[in-house]
Amino acid sequence: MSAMDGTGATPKGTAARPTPSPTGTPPTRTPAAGASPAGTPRVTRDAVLDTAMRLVRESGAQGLSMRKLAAELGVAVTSIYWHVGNREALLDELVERVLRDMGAIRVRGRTPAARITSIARASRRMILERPHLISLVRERGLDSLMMLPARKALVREFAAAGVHGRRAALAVQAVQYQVAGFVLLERNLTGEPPALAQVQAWVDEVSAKDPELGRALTSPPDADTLFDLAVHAIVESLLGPEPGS
Amino acid sequence: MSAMDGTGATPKGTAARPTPSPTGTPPTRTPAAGASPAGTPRVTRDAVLDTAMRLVRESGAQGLSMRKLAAELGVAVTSIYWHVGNREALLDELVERVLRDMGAIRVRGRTPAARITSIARASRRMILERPHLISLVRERGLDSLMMLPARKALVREFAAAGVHGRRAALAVQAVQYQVAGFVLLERNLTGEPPALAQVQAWVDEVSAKDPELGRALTSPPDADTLFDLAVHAIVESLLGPEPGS
DNA sequence: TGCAACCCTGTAACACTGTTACAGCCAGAC
DNA sequence: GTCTGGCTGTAACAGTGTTACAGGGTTGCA
Repeated sequence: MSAMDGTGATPKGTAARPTPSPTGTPPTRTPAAGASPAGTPRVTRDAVLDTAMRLVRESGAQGLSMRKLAAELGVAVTSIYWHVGNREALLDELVERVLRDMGAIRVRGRTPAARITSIARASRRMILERPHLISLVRERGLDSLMMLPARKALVREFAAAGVHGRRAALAVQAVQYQVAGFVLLERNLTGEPPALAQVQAWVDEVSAKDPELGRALTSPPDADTLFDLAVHAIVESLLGPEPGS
Repeated sequence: MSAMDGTGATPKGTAARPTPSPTGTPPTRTPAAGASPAGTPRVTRDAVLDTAMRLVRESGAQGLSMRKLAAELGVAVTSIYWHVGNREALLDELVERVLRDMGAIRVRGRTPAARITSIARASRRMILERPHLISLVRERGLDSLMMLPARKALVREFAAAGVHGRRAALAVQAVQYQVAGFVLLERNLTGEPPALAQVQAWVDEVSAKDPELGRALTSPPDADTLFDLAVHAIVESLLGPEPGS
């Protein structure tokens, strides 16, 4: 429901649709690079994407507005729309870029458990190193894409460990859910306000009985330890004996 | 930076600040209920909150706009602002409401492991039954609040299981992270587009070697099974022997 | 040379968003 | 009566995504 519905009745060109590439097919056309093949283009699709990526890095996907982007490039908004078609399409393209940039995951360790754990750890690190990726996938609802690199490695490792078929899918998904869910939450918990009054009251009550517990509950948890604990438990369980029944 | 900075120079009243209750103190003032103590109020703070809650239930926190809310109540926007002060304050109030509505968690089972697992399950169910809660906490960045009911139950159960101090905090947090992260991800994965072309290509490649795995990877995973698997593994690990040093 | 086609850009607008300065109504208090 | 405070409305500011439309510049073709 965009760009294609020309409401008919366009005088000149029948239906001059923007969006040169509706996401997916960057053809040989490439309006870029080559100096100026036609009407002296002031910006390039790549330039738009580069600048957009910078803005996202600086202030998150939410901080990216088409007008700001245009202003940054010294161009009118319509140019942006001509090159990338859409804000959603723009964000999708950025997601794909970051994904390409991430590449594969290095697997370490000798035992299957160690190797799989290393994948989970590396995957989390990769995502955390790209905070803008999280903000991108969350705004576009493409959360599953940020698990892609690890997915490939996990499938390979579980197969090598002798896990196949449905059980392998379950195992891969279990580890993936752990990583993605953990990272998603972890990113959201940083910089949260000190919570409500009723929460504080309860913490005080706990502290009266077990001061060490109270202190540990209020102070920010050690994400690394929590992550390792959970991953280790899950991997052990997955590689262990087949569950009864 | 709102409502208080009157830019000085207000002719009549020195600084007529709105926001009757800056979140936290709903005093005896209660401009509500009592028929009409003053100038026939057309709406009530509670009425505003009720309608806002309904709109959030219908179309998520993102779908709640101050103008829509005002229109729904047949009032001008300024009335909304007078009653609740702010959009953020409004959402915070709604979060608190839902939290109150959730109440405590019923713990079942006899063994510590069973009881703790039941808390995790019940917590997840409680949150999933209130999709609007997730949309609310996510927009306000108050993710930790949605874990509050389970937190209290977990502290109690781990204490009963003989886990205290720092180790108890770690255990509680581990389970909480599992629940919250899982639910957060689970909510986000529903209704995702069929992913990109490169993803499909990879899936095809996998299917060639292990058709059953390929099929299971594309079809939506069984969230219940995944959740139980992870929680079970984590709880077993937590209640097991103290990790070596 | 003229001319048409195409690429790309700019102007200006629509419909929305959160928020606020300001004026005003109305009931009760004095 | 006047005054005060609770509550509401009008209209505006600044910002958002998006698009209809006009136009300029370069290319290819007759």
